[in-house]
Amino acid sequence: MSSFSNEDQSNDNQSQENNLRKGPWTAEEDAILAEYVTKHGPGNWNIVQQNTGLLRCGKSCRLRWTNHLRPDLRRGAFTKEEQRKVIELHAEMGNKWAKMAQKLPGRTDNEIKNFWNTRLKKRKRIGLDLYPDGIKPVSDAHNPNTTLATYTHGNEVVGTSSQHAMLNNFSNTQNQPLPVQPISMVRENMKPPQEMQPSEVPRQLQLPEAGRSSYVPDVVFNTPNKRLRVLPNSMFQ
DNA sequence: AACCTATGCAACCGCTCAGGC
DNA sequence: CGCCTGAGCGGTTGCATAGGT
Repeated sequence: MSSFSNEDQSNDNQSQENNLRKGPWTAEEDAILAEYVTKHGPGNWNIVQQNTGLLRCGKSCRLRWTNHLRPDLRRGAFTKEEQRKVIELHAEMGNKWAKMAQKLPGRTDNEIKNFWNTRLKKRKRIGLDLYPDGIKPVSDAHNPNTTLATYTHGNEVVGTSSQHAMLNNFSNTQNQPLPVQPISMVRENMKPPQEMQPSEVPRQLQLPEAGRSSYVPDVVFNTPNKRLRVLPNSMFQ
């Protein structure tokens, strides 16, 4: 386990030309950003740096908020239902991750993209098809008898015939639901159920109550690679 | 115990789009 | 209409970790 300090990271990642940091976010940076967005709302990302002193570009702030700090994020492994939905949506619209994310509340485009690419690789490796029975790519649905070189949506190629051929045997038995603890239960128990693997424990164990006026991240921890650790409440008070 | 490889995920990069001027 | 800027999107990379040898 490398034991880099945040200061080391800071030095390493600071760009000589613009003095902006790159690389993993620290808990302190998260706290600053979360506090700022809570007060001012998302948007105007390029002025976040000026107003908070964060050494991060607007783009980086937006991404961090969108993918990790947003209070409505739902963390943990994709449920069977979500997996199914992703596959259906992909068949329908191709690699439109952001659009897919709109239809999967609490999931980010990045998460969906990572999920899909991981799944794609996995299924490719073991020789399974892209879509399960009953789900067809849009163009295939229009041409049920054709063997397509590519699967398209509009003018875009959303998959290749090899992907389709390899991954079309997706079956329910291979798509068992992952033992994901609902967020509400996790919040109550504050520890994962026995059937949950450590890597499946939602990183953000405590989410703000619905309707809570301000976002107060209580505990954020346990990324598999330990990039993000703890966001103490005190930072928000 | 040490090394190697595979995996998953966070973050960056480059491009496109939309809105304002 | 063209330019500029901010925001968003999709592809890709890099790193930490787990598992295998």
